[in-house]
Amino acid sequence: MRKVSLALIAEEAGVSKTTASFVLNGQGLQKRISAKVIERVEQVARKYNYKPNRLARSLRTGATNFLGLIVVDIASYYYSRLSRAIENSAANRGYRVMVCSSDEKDSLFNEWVDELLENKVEGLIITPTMHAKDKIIELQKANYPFVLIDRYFPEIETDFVGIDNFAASFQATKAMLDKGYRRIGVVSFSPSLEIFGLRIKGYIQALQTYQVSPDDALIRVVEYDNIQQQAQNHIIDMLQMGVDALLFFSARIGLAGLKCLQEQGVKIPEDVAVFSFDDNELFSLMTPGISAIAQPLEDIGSKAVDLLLSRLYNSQKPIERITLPSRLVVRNSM
Amino acid sequence: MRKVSLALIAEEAGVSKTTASFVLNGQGLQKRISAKVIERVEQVARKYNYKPNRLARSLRTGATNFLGLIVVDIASYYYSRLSRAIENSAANRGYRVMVCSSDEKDSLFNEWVDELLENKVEGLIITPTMHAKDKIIELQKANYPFVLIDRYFPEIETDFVGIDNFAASFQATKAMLDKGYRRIGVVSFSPSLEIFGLRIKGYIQALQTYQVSPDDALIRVVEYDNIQQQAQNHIIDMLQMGVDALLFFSARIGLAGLKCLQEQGVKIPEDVAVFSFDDNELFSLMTPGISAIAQPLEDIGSKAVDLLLSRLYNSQKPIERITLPSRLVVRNSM
DNA sequence: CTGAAAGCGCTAACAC
DNA sequence: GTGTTAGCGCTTTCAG
Repeated sequence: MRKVSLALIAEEAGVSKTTASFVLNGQGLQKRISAKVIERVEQVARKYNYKPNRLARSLRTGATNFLGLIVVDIASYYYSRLSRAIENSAANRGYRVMVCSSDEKDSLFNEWVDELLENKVEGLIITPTMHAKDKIIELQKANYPFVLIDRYFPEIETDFVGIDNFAASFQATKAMLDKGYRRIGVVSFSPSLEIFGLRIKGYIQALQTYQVSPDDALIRVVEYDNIQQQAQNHIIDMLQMGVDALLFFSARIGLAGLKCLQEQGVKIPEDVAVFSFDDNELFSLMTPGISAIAQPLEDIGSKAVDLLLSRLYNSQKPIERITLPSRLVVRNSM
Repeated sequence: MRKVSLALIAEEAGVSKTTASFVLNGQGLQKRISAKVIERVEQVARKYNYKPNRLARSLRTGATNFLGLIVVDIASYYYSRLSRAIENSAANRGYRVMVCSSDEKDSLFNEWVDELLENKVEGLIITPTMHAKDKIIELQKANYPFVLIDRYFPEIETDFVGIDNFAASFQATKAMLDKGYRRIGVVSFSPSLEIFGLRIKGYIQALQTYQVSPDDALIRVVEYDNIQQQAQNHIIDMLQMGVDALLFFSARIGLAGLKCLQEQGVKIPEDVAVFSFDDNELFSLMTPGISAIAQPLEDIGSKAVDLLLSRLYNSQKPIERITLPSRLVVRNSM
């Protein structure tokens, strides 16, 4: 059976490929093609259930209508929702999204960037990994359109959408201080990723507002590929140092922390209060409910798409760093 | 600046496109191209950081190395993990995956199928929606390679990977009966989706093993676009009818159910025991821990990819319906 | 060992 | 109003 193609439709309708193409792309009237011809072409197309071959079209036009998205892990609560938000926004603007998970690995990150470029996505929405800076600079030099989300590098000027991490951390810490907690331990990822540095700064600033002098021993750092074990060690350690509250700087860390506290038989909030970045639907169902910093995922997603598309249409427009407000969800864990 | 293409590389290296193509596809030795030429071509390619244009390649070869995946909602715990498993398996086999969310809507489902076909994915892994049967049959008639996961239609012979829903439901119900619960309420999606029918049958069968006669009033059905409200109504209703246990047939229903129970101030498991399909990492952290049926997501994903690829290589091979064992995770909610 | 040339399916400038 | 034609960038047959 012969493959259905524009040529086939045109032939069968007794017109040229041009005419068929115009009709099927809705330019029939504009190109003043006769109603009769339009009708005939459409009928044949329907008969064969003709769908244009996007590969061919994209190769010809140079437009794929695809965007690339790199997140840390599409299987995580935070990033899966963010992806969905981005996909929805993109779909509303006529774009589809190819999603990749970096697993926080620089090498994987770099590979995905290349892979997405090879697939001719028209722009990139990126959650950079720790040492992704070089690759980002490369993109920038090539004048390739992209937007960073969630994280950025202060040294390079790039479009960005995320929350005000300093403020979020400040507020969460302050909320705990307000409640009387004074020895607040932190579990973070490496501050060499700016946003974690900012969260630490927000935490310290809040302490200082309350005349509490920050204690380096209460700021712990874990690595992404061994969160559970490291978080556990640090938490047990800090418990022995008499912390009365814990602030977790990501959902994955929070999860590890909660598991550890459960295993240790530590009572929340009696023995130690808990606050975590990144809210989870199930946090409200836990006993006690876990307090969290909720990020406006929908907004981040739609703003990121807006920003990327406007950059796509105008590569000369000024850089924007958009910070959206996060929301403190205080529950009974403190 | 001239665009980097094979032609450019070939020109610069002083060879034809053919030779350059052979070299860059690693067929240099096989085609007995001289070491000198190979070196020269590779050097030029490196210099320009040449990456072949996949659109052009795919258009020419007819192979995109993309698979399509349709799930219900990529932002949900269950499907985001399943997607990740599928992406990983596919990547290991040299394929990338385009993922779409149907939101349980037949119309969206149909659109995504068309869209994925237009994008020339080489095969489809599908979680069908309730009335997706016609579209599936269409694919089958066109001899298009696909595999259903999670759900299937008993009337049509298709490749499938999922769990034994009857057994899973039977076991969960039996576990509750073993503990002494006798009035067990069920909240399900419509049994017109076979897997939910099977879950109901498994439940009934377990009851009968214990000489408990099934009560239709204890089998409630909710619709996907209004789970929270409907689940709540049904649960309140069943509580008044004196149920001593609740079995939720999906994670989303379980979530709605738990919320409702919390709002009603119902104590688990004292007032009512709880069991849910689809385990969640956070279930173990809740008080009490929520008992659940854990599906082998990794296995489902890798089997689905295996099955699809083998179908792709041999369209004539016999249909397979693979059911993998699920795991009962009993916690304190019963 | 290497090159010429056809063609995947589509779009669009240009011609009539 | 409609058709001719030249590519988009790549692979691959066939010729030498």
